[in-house]
Amino acid sequence: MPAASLTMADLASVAGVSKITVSRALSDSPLVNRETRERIQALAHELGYKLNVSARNLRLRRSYTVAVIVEMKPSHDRTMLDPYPLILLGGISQELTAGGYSVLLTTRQGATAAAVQAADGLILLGQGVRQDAVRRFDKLGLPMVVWGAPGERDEHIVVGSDNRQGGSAVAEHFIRMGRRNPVFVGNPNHPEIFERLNGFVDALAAHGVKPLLIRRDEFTLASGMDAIHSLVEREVAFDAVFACSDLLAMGAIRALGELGRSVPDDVSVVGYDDMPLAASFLPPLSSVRQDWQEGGTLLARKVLALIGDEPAQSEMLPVELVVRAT
Amino acid sequence: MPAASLTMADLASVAGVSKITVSRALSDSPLVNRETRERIQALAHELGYKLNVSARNLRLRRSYTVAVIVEMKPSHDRTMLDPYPLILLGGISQELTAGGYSVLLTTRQGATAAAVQAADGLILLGQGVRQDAVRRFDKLGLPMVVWGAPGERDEHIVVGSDNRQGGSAVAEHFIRMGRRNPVFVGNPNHPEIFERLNGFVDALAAHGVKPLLIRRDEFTLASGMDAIHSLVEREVAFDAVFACSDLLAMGAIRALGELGRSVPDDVSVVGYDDMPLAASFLPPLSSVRQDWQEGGTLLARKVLALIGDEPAQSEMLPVELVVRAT
DNA sequence: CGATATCAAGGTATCGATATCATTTGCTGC
DNA sequence: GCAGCAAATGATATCGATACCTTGATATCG
Repeated sequence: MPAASLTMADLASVAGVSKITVSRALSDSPLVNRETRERIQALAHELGYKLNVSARNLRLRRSYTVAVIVEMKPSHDRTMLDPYPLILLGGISQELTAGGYSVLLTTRQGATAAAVQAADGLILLGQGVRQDAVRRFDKLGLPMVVWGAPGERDEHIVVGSDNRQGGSAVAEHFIRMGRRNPVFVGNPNHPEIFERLNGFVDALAAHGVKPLLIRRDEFTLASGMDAIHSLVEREVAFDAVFACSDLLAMGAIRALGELGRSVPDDVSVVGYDDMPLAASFLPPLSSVRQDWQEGGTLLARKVLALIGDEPAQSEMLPVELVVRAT
Repeated sequence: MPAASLTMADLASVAGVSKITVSRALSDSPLVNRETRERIQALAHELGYKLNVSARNLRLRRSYTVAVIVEMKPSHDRTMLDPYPLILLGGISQELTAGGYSVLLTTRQGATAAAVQAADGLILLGQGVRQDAVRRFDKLGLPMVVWGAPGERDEHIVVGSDNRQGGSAVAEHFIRMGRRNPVFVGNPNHPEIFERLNGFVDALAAHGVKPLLIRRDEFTLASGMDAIHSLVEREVAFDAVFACSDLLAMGAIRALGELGRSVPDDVSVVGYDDMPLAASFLPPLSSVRQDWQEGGTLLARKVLALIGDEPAQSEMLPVELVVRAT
């Protein structure tokens, strides 16, 4: 067991220099002789010296911490229950750590904790429908980056994948397949999904096609089946379905199968997120893929930029329509 | 915009008391008059005073931080890619925050950062196959709790769901269904899965049944299908499959269907994790469910206990076999 | 009624690192 | 040979909160 805690003063007396020199040596300051610096660094390593982060942060009036606030409540808003957000977190964590920052993870409920208030920056994930919550954090006056869809007049920076482009890509795909009666399934209250819908509608309009909107709040397979059933009950004619989650799409495909409609011959279906299961689904599901890892990296880079008083702006990441059998 | 930063000294001079009294008042110390205390608290709130966490931590020689180290690399070890670990994180975060601690999230790679070393405790998630990594953290000498399966002679505390019980529950289920030739599909290198296998084998042995082990490293649908194909190719007789993930189980069921074998008439299949899709799969999949939220809560409670020098010991959470159609 | 306990509050030192300004030493150039 | 300068290092103050010890005022007891 190493000594309880070794301070710079201890190191200094061992090395026969002053503690300020130790401080400079350990932070690679050019103000100390190279020889001295290397000697002290070696000594520190050998003795297992560990910087006292609190002391440094107190002195520098920084916390070198970015709070990541996620929505964890398993609600109908599925976003944060997917595998993907964890990848998002991974990207964030990697980038921030590389920049010497730590990731403080909290839920919205826990965000009043002192440590969060002391963060140098804020990243908000999965706040989706709760724009009010976002505004509340805006007031903290901290550098803040939000994952999602860009709002009208946000004070903060938004990073997200290009939902509008995703929607229009699917629209183009449907047009190319000769579909004239597409349906959109999802919950447009969610800003990201609203964007998908917009992209979808606009791109279709360019071809004189107007889609039908079937609102579904849950992102489950059952909900997808239900959507198809309600369409059929209402005797609506449709030949393409754009579901805003893969699970919804799978549900739709199953319901169509049960009703004797062939996918993709009678109806085309496209999902969203391209979850691992999508490729091995039967039939293999076409879906829109987002690069979550890259999204996380970008989120982190933007906060770091803001913290460093560098300019930064909202950015949407391109998405990719993966066309498979449906 | 409130003043850049308000210190206790500022508050003290406004309130006409000394800063130590302010400190006491804000921490609800009984050493100050109730009236004074309330007056100061109200003032602090009104002026938007925020505690300087670094200063407190420096003085108290604590960080009030628990580092959570997760395995994020999207590898064949699926564990951390599931929705579930995020729920685990949710449980941890909630409990730690309630106890006045913050959650510092890092990957294994980033765990050398100063802030991690300064944590008061450590929680390791998804380290599964990498026991060496676990030992490395053991050396830090910090209170540490690991999610997973209990090892032979661990120095640290392990919290996990009772994989052994999960395995034996499935075994009992198969026996009850009159199955005599069960197969286990999964990767027993992973300690948690090894436990499932053990429970499965032991419980079957009590009935004179010996299962076959089909080793599969990937937890994908394709891998599940592949497992069945290889069984059939080798002309092995089997009437039950225990797959250690739902995706593997779904793959198995599909392959069986393609080969004209009926589930559950010819072959029973049970998966693991009870993912949301399991219930709406066709046929509805039987699966073993773990309570991740509770697991997170428990992990957090154990670290807090250790940090507070209270006794704590490893604990396995009960799992539940959800019997559906398969 | 004096002595002691109890309560409320303050003075000062301290946690460990770093910024600022000062100092020492060695060297260049005229 | 000495002003002048750069390089290397040090002394001291400081960041903001809390622990320890004291002090003064009031209650309680024999």
